[in-house]
Amino acid sequence: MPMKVDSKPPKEPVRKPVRRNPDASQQRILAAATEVFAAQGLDGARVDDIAERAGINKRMLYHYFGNKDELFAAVLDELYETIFRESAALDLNAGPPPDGLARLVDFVVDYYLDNPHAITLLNAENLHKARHLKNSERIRAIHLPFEDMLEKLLARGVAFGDFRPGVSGARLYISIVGLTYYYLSNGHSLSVFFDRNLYDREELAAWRLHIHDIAERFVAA
Amino acid sequence: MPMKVDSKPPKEPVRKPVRRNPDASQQRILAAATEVFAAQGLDGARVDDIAERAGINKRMLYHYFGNKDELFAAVLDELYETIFRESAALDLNAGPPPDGLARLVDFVVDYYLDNPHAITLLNAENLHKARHLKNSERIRAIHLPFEDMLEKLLARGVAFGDFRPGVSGARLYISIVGLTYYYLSNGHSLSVFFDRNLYDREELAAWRLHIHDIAERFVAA
DNA sequence: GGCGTAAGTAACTAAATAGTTATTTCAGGT
DNA sequence: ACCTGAAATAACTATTTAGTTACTTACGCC
Repeated sequence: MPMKVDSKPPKEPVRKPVRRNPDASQQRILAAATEVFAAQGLDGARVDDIAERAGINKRMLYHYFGNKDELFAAVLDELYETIFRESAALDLNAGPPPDGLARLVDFVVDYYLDNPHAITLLNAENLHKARHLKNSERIRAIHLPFEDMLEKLLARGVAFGDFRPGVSGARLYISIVGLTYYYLSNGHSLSVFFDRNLYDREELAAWRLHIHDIAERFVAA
Repeated sequence: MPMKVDSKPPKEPVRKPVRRNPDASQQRILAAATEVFAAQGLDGARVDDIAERAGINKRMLYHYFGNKDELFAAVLDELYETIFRESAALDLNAGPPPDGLARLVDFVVDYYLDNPHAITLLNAENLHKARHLKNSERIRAIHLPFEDMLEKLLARGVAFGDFRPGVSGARLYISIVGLTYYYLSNGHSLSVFFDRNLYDREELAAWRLHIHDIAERFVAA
């Protein structure tokens, strides 16, 4: 599709002509849907709420996305896309392997701190047994290079004498994400049990160090 | 109104005498609610669905539990109660400290494997920022002895020369639960990413060993 | 044995909510 | 210019759903 060139006169719209902008409308719907689905879950979210936050007429939402469920699927699609794009952009194999491992941990922690939506959206998706994650071909295609990079990091670590052999990249990755995810996802309950606010700056910083610690000890030669 | 016009059947008073059992009714409601809330989330669950599964009239549900939200709170209350009762029943400090740690890991893994409801219920609760976890006084009272037991285990391990000093019991516990919980909670997505069924018998067994491994390496002297 | 209360039932309602219909308005291609 | 399809709006509907009303029936207690 050719890029749209906005050659409108900068002044003039005296009366309010309804500005059309399909791309922007879709983006706004998607952004609003992300917020609302993350805050309320798939079933808790209200379509009218999404439409209102997006500042569009509800009809457009159905026009562009079909229905509520497909809109949710679109939100997840964008989420997966973003996660994998950012993951792939990591270069874990530049420099010493222990530094690569540290970068991986920091990336995961930073990602979930910067994208609090992600956790509740993924929870909603898994409550429904990941049924919107249908496009597995594409997912695999994006995920594979990342797995390869991980395995290469571990192999390089072994070659350098930094890491022990026999560590599974998948297991290491799931562990790092799990430690990050559970802490952030269930922090509200945990804060009550342990009688302190686990979302505090200091507590979060300490938990990040803890994950580094666990990861290093796990792979250490 | 089309009232029943003297339709009292004098011929058939043979009606099943409706057996009353308030305790059993409440238990059945709670059990059904646990199932449905776990499967659909708080917002996805339907009160009529719960009533039907419990085999009771919907009115009784409101009679005993007030409303949907309070019913959910009751379900969670029972869940927390069970978790903490079973946790407290562990005797981590009988025998060598490494054995106690192993028992802790197995307990956590077994608990979430045996109670798949727990994960989705806790997710639903945390989506709502743990707002039903109001009775924190009682929770703390039950939780504290468990924390003490954990710290004692670590202290004994240090005294025996098995564990290194400076390990936080809370951090260790959250890590063990996190590794278990995330794997089971997000296994549907992860299975697609890594292109294998993480809920397989062998995969589950391997993950249990992995958690043992991580925990041991984390506390090792 | 009868009586008051709690257990239980059936049918209803008011509000919410996903999805539509009918119609108007803009904007780009020819 | 103008015509057509897409973008946008307002008002509507058919269901669903949490919660109620009004009533009947069993059971424990004196």
